[in-house]
Amino acid sequence: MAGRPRDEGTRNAILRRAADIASKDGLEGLSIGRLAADLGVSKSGLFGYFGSKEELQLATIRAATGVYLGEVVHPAMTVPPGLGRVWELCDRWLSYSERRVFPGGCFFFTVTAEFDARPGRVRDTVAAAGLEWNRLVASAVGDARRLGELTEDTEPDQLAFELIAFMETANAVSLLHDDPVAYRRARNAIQRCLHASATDAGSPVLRRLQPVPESGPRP
Amino acid sequence: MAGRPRDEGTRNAILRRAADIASKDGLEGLSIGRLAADLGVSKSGLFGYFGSKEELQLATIRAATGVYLGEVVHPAMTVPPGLGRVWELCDRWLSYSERRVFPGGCFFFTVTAEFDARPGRVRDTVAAAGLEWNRLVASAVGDARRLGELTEDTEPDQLAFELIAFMETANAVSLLHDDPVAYRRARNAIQRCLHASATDAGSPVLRRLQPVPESGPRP
DNA sequence: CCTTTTTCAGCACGAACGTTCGTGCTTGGA
DNA sequence: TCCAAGCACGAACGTTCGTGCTGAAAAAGG
Repeated sequence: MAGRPRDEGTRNAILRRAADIASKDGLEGLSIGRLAADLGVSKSGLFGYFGSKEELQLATIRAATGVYLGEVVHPAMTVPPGLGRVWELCDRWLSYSERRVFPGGCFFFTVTAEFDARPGRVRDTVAAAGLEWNRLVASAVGDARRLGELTEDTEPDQLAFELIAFMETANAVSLLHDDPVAYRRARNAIQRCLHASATDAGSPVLRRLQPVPESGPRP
Repeated sequence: MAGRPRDEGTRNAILRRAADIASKDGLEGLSIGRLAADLGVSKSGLFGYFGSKEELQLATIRAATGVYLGEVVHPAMTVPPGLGRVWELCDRWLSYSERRVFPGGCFFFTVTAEFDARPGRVRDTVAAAGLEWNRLVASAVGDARRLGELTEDTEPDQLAFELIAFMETANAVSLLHDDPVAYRRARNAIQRCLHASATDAGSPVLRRLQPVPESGPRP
């Protein structure tokens, strides 16, 4: 009683490619046949890894979450709590979007917009991921406030909302208009936003960040 | 040489319904067969109005643009240039999203995220609409600065980016988490943002706006 | 009234979709 | 060495997609 176990490496390769495709065409635009053809395997062979399209979609989300954690969250968590970590989180997110770790920009932006108005397990999973990201940013902001780097009247949820707004819009604008200036806009906005809420204890941290230069030379 | 002309009213009804569906499921999720069944007409009859799916998608975008202009832009243009108009533009946009004029939230948010990484005429049309909206907000900001209601060093494009970021993220968050608080967050952020750039001449305009109340009663 | 012209429903087509099935082939344990 | 578990494959399932074709009903012009 023995057979070959399904290769985990192959499975990961499938999911990494699936996440790439879904970041451009969405999780519905991701089709099993084209994914299989892309990877040079048979449709049914690939299908066997997951058993249903929905399961493939959910597994793809999990795989993308792993990439996201490795690219943004975990590195930012190595810097100590406070304003520095808040900035690191934002800056790494923008870099992750800008470097096109997924060719269609942020994977979660695409699939969130795709599923935010459709019921189902996929939507629930995406919503949970979004909530967790929100909480992470808000808690980093809360840390900074607790450390005295942000003023007492700073509301972490409100500030997190604003920071995330700048990041996601930079992603959207840069994709739609092929305009890298959006990332500079976002970094400027975030720095201004953090500076406006920073105490004297927090300001030195911000001052150590390289200022984002203005737009190109004026005629 | 005459037959019945294609009924414009029917065409508009088709497109209005198409925009509703596309705001939830996207312009690819919008299928001719389901749209026809929804409206109680035959697939080929409906098809005859447009001749191709891409043309239906483009016509749907045009129709949604009309709704958008009527709900947001034209009403806001009736108030005189300046900070008041800037606020009106933002507030009307948030209201348009919040009232679910399209059941899937802002039509353009959905289709922008759907097509921002795919080449084609649909993407180009969506991008053009986005650019125009951006320019409109930026020019309203520019007016306010020229009128002395915003400080001289206010960059219209930068401020427009930030305002639009708050609006779109409110739309996305409220849809994904079914959370109307996002709209209050956006209004707070916009008011703070405008206030930070306002001169003394501009501040009275902002003060006349009803302040957005804080979150519910604290225990 | 008849003719002309256009609309619209019905049907069929090929392609692609997700999914299932049966069949070898590979491989680990007896 | 041989068996049997289990994966990958090709083929085919039924459905839905977008798109043509055809014929009947209907409206406008003479």
